[in-house]
Amino acid sequence: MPKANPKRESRIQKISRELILIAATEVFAGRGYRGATLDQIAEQAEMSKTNLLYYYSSKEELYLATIVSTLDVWLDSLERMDPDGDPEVELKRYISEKIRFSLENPAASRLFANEVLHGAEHSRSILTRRLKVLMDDKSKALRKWMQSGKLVRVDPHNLIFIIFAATQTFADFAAQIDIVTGKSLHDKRYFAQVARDLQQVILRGIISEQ
Amino acid sequence: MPKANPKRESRIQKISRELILIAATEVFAGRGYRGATLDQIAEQAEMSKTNLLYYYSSKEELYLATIVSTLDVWLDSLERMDPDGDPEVELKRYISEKIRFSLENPAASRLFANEVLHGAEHSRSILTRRLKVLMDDKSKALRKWMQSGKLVRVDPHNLIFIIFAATQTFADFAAQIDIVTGKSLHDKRYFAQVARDLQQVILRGIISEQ
Amino acid sequence: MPKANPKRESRIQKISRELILIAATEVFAGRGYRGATLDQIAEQAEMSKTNLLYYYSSKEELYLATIVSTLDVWLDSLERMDPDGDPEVELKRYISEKIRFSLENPAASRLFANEVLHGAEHSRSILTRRLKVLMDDKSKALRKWMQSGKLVRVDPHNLIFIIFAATQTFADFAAQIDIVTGKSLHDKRYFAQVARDLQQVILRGIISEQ
Amino acid sequence: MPKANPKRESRIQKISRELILIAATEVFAGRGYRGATLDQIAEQAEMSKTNLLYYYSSKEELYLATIVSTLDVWLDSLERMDPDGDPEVELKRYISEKIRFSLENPAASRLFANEVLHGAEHSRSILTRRLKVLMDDKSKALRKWMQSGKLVRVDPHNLIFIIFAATQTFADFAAQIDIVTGKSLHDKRYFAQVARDLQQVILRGIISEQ
DNA sequence: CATGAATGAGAATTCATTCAT
DNA sequence: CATGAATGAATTCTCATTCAT
Repeated sequence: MPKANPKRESRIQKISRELILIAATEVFAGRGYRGATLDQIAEQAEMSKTNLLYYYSSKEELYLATIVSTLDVWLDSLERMDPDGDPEVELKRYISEKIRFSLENPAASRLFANEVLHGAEHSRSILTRRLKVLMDDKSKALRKWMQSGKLVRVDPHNLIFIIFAATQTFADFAAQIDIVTGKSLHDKRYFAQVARDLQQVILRGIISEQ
Repeated sequence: MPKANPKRESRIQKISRELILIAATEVFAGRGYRGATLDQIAEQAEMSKTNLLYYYSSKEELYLATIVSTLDVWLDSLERMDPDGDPEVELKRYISEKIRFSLENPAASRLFANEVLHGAEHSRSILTRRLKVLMDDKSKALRKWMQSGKLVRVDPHNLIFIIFAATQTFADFAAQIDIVTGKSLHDKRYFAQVARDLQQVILRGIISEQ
Repeated sequence: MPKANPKRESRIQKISRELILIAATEVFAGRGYRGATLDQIAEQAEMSKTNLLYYYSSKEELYLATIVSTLDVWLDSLERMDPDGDPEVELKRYISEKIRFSLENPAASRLFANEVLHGAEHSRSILTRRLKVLMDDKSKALRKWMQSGKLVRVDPHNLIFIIFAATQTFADFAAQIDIVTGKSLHDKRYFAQVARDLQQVILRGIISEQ
Repeated sequence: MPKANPKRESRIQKISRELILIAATEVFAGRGYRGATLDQIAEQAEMSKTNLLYYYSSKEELYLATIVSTLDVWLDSLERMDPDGDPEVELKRYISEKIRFSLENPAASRLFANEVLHGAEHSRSILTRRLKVLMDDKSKALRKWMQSGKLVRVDPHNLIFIIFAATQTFADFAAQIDIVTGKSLHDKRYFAQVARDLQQVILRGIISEQ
């Protein structure tokens, strides 16, 4: 039972678990928890289903592992927002990183969208521990900026949600964009345009002119 | 097969189909296509599963019917944006209607979020026909406003996506909001606050000051 | 869901459930809970496994149903022991009925032997309700006979256990008997011999001579 | 393959095989052949499953080994019944030893009960060789005692079965006893009471008064 | 000797769907 | 219209066993 002592994973274990995780993230992201099957994940990971279950002993456990393993990188860009920096600079960078992340890790991004869309039943406790804490923390930075007159006064949590939403939309709902515009974020020009538009609208919307 | 001549549905048929649709929308929205079962929908509709299948002869067909039936109302608020009106007024109203709609029809709202998130495989052609056409149309209005200097110049499609995203977030990802803020849009005060914040940020972001 | 209203079973339901129960009793008796498979039971019942699960929605539920349905007949012979009758007559009849029952319902008999042997984890509560109550009741009869000097003084519960054991042995452990003696209880002569020996030993053992 | 030359087992091999056997007896006894898993046995033996399979190359082989290894001790008390002794003394001792054995080796006791209950498919040939031979032998002693008028005339095999049954009941069906009486044979007082009752009933039942 | 890694053959369920009435 | 009965195709998970080291 490899889980017995997770600190002491052998090299091959680490690799296998990593491979599985990547495959699982992709499949779960693409079809949701219920829609994904272990068969698909095993195939994606080029591994027998039984072997997969040797590493993660249930679908649920594997799913949670994907959530946990992506949560960090997902939150990373927000995490790096510096409360002591200039809001315009910080927010510009955050938006740009966030949208870049969504583009580079579409699976991770969708994984969360799907999970949260369905009520976060699987990951509520994890999200409370990580997401809530981080957002509460960053809210303070935003509030400080608001108090010093650099940002328009809105609910800081709401502001983060709005940025979340606006940035993720382009990655998570790519199908919609493809249908409507025929374009894909993989088109570098379009990507740049989107980033610019997003930054412009959001920053204009919240930065106070003196 | 009742579908043979949909014009000639009896009264009871119409009612049954309607009941099923409502139930299906809710269940599909809550658990996704794969996650939903006909049993659940039948129970929600207070009807035997067999009977349900009498009206909609497959899960797929029923699912598509929910998409079609909700698409109209979902697009309605956008549809009513008047190209000849004042952009500030029109957009303010649009945002407020959109968020109100998401609140009042959370199921419909999530149904689409889920469908599009998963690539719109079931509904691509429908969306192309309806969503694309409408967005292309409204884009013209936006572009006109931009050209007359009333709105900042951004890609009009992107602008609509941003508004979509920002408004829907609060309905579709309610779980996230609940986790982070402990609040729900059903709390009227919070709802008003969200609407205000959204309007402020977006309108500030796109309305040009002369 | 046929279980919804068990009182209102249709004719075909009753038959199916009965057929399944018979098949299940046999298979469970022969191979134990874990050893039995739904496939085997379904085959025995000449029914698809899925259909079987339509009537009993899990293996556990089916197993409990077999326990419940056989418990009555299993306890019947003891139940009919008359506290006001003559102990010799009553016990003689009880022993003879018990062994006959074991012969005629070997599956039911073994079902219990197996269940109890493995700690009655599935049926503890049922047994408590039925078996305990009955044995407590009959113990009173035995005690009365003991007090009136008609029976030797032993613990009444123990006495019932001894009779249980002695009678069941010949049905439940038929394999042993077959191996050692080459005989089967289906051989009428042997059956009669066993019944006689049992009655003689037990009755001699407990009836007081004045 | 260590089995190749069982005489040439190293010390550590002997110990491992013994440990496995003890663990296996317990687990097989508690859950039956199908119900037991090699994982459980390996854990009980504090050994990896792979290593366990190094010593016993299949579940079946291990199971048979437990049967063989317990058969001796199980038959021991009967074996020691002396045909030249006094029947009352010999039988009294036998009963007392048998019930004590069942108490002290409940696993071994149940192992057989379970095996025989399920038709002794795994061990038929072994039982024939050992059990049958011994019982045939001891039957002669009993018959001799009957012919000399010291014992009631019943079928000697049946008599042994009855004693088997009556004594084992209290160990094998402990769950039943617990349910009905709330007592356990581990309670020394209760144990003594059971032994006394058993001896009294059986001996009264078969010893002839001159 | 000992263990970790891998696998195929089940096993219990679930679920959309069809059949008969 | 409506329902109960029946089923086959998944799907998750278990377990004995083999392979490699």
